[in-house]
Amino acid sequence: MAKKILLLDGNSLAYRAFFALPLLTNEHGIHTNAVYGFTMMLQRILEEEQPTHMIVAFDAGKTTFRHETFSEYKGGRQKTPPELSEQFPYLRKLIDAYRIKRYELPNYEADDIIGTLSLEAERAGDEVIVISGDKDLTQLASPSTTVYITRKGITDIEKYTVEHIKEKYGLTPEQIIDMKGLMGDASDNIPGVPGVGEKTALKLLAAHGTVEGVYEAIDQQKGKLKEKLEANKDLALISKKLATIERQAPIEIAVDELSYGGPDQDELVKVWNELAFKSLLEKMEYTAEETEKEELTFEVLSEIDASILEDEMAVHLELYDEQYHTCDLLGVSLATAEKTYVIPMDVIKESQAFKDWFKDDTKKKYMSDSKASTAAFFRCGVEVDGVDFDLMLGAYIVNPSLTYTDLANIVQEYGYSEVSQNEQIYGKGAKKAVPADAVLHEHIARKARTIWAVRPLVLNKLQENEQYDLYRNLELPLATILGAMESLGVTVDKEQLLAMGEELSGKLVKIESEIHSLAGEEFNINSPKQLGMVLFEKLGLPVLKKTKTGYSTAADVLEKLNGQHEIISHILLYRQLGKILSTYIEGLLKEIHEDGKVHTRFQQALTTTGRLSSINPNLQNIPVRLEEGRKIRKAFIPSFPGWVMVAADYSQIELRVLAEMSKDERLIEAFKNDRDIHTTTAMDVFHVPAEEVTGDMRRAAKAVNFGIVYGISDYGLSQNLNITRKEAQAFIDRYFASFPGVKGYMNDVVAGAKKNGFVTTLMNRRRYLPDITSSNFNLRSFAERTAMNTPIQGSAADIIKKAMIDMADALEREGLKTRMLLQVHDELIFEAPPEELEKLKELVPQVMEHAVELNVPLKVDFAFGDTWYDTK
DNA sequence: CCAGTCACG
DNA sequence: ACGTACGTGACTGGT
Repeated sequence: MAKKILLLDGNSLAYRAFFALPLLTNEHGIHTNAVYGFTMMLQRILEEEQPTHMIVAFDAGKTTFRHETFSEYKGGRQKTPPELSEQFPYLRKLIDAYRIKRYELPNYEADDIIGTLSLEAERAGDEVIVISGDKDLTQLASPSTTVYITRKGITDIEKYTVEHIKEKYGLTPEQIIDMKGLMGDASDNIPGVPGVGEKTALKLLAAHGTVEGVYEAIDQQKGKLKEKLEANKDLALISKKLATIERQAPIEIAVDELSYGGPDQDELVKVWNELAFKSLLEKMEYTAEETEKEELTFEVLSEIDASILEDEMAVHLELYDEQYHTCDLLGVSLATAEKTYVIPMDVIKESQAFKDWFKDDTKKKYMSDSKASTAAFFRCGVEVDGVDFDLMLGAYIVNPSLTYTDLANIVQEYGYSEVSQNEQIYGKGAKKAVPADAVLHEHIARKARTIWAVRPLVLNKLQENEQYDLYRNLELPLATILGAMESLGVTVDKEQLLAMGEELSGKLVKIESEIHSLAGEEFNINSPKQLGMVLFEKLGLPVLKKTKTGYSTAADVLEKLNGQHEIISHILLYRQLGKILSTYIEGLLKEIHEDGKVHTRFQQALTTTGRLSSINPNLQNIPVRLEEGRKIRKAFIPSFPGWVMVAADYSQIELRVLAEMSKDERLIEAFKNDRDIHTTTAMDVFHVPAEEVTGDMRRAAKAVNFGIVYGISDYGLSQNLNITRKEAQAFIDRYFASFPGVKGYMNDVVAGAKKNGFVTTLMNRRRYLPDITSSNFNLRSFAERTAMNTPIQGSAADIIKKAMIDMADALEREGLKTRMLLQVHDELIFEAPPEELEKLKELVPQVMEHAVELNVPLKVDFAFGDTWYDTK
């Protein structure tokens, strides 16, 4: 079979891409534009050309045999920008992931490798495509070789065939060399004949064919041109030699070794992920979808015979979108080893047999995202019990770093691809719609099948990692509890919010006009761009910090400028109040359901540490630190008149967890004696007795404690405390001298992460940190801080989750009407009838403090009041 | 759809 | 030398 060989000029293409595209960076600050452009070009070429053989050639080192001829060759070139150099390792990784050969040869340029290979291929009668950003390469064109040169962008290509070169220059490909000899090439510092440009060179070659031909007939020239040619004959010949691609380079690789069989998909996904090439990743998943699925037979039921409902079944409830508290329910599917059923919603709603089976806890249901299904079923009067498996939660425990939004993506991790992505079925954006029943039913059917098929794989993995207990006895029961909390919702006093909104709007109008008059112009204060112009250009305030796109106007910068201009304090106030109005008044009002409540969704399979997150609305970031914002909490009220809101929060849970995990004696002792931990830290760091610890010292010590939990760095601490790095480092040193156990623990946990590739929490939650061995300082440092932080944050999350399960049990066991409403990482919020308060004061701290037994006591503060605001 | 900002633990 | 504190979600402006 005839070969189709692609020869790529790696350096030239990388340069082209780098200068053609804006300086993109991924989330770690690595520039990616050259690699991105290269990838786009590669994708397109692969698709269009379907090559059988490929290679990417690179230049090796700084000097080549050409320097022996002309030492200034490529002289005067700008040094490769560091933003580009840093991309070459990724480029090589990328090429390897494509399973494309790479090659470089000391003393030779990529051109020569390509020239040599193309000659070999031509002799064998194979088709060749050369791809570069450098027009020099067009000299390689021949009847069987086409040279693709990138234009302007990187995917826009000009194809140089022999004919095209003839048309464009009136030259043969070989004469391209002669042209360079005469006119030179500024980018490679090839001199040519001074004063001869493209026009003259073409004219001369049209008449005489080659550089040598021109000189043989030199007497036909006259005047200035003749003088210039005669004076620079050597230069012209040297230039021609320099521009000539070596086609007999001593390469140790042959065309036969270049066969291309497609990329290593897994590796490619890894590299793209690392580079954060989201659009490419999505596209790949999309095409992966198109692979043929095995045929599935299933039955669509118009009524449910109780005999089909078995003791163990995979169950799936298809929802139209993520907002399961309000969205449409599209149908149910059931699967066992042999059978698959699809049941339309109207059939479900009518079927007593189904409802009975569903609330029978002896009938095991295998589901994925059981919380979503349970909450949605709840809305149409179907109660759920007996959830025995949750695919999404299981997979999340196995690896919390992946995204868990679509079943198809989750099971792909387990090598299963018999289910489509929702986007494939419904489309997205404005085009989203429910498809015809035939399509919809098959999609739903495949979901139950998927759960049945992948369940054993997930369970195996959980067992293998010793995480089954965490999954089965913590996350799975928690899902039910969270579902109940969400469905109950929290009552919001709409009138209160509206009244606060009125008042705030008025204030904001005044502040706005004040700011405009101080600025001497009207502008949008909410636009950092416009604000930056006003502050730093018009008013000439000093620029202390910049962002990627311009001046930083963040609060910490403005704080430092406060006092330098009257406008600053007004802007800070405007920001503060504007945030309250837009997010916490207007935003919250939009989330109130018909029942007068907000029903947040706790995402249980999202964070990498094991925490929950809260959305629509986010009830985990309701203001509390500043009084103006805190007033928002007055709008969160009990669901019944006379009831009270209750808040119970863990005191210093993360530092207690640190004490437990590090076994640091001094830290444990401090907590055993219930000392103020920040004051204790201050005593150690500043070497003073308790009574001499000032407010500032305590504040600094508090920042150090935070730093320790976050994975300390001198820079981070210095930023936070507004001190120098040296001073920050001194604090850290003294902290570690006082708490040697903590220091040892931090070292151990990073070492463990390097050895195992992951870190774990108290309950064996796991987080993989592949970057911990990266040669990139940024990535590695980030992974190291994460290694220190995740066990602490994650163990605290484990503990409160366990407390929630125990709390739900206790409320049930004690027959209390009190209900748990919210979790905010280290606190639980309830609403309670007043007569249960006395009991709760004992019970809640008791349960929370003994969710786990550690060497360090856990401490819970209990508070109650008429509104959330008053729980203090 | 991203960047900047800011709310929480 | 490198340049950042850990984990989230919502809103606004601007492409």
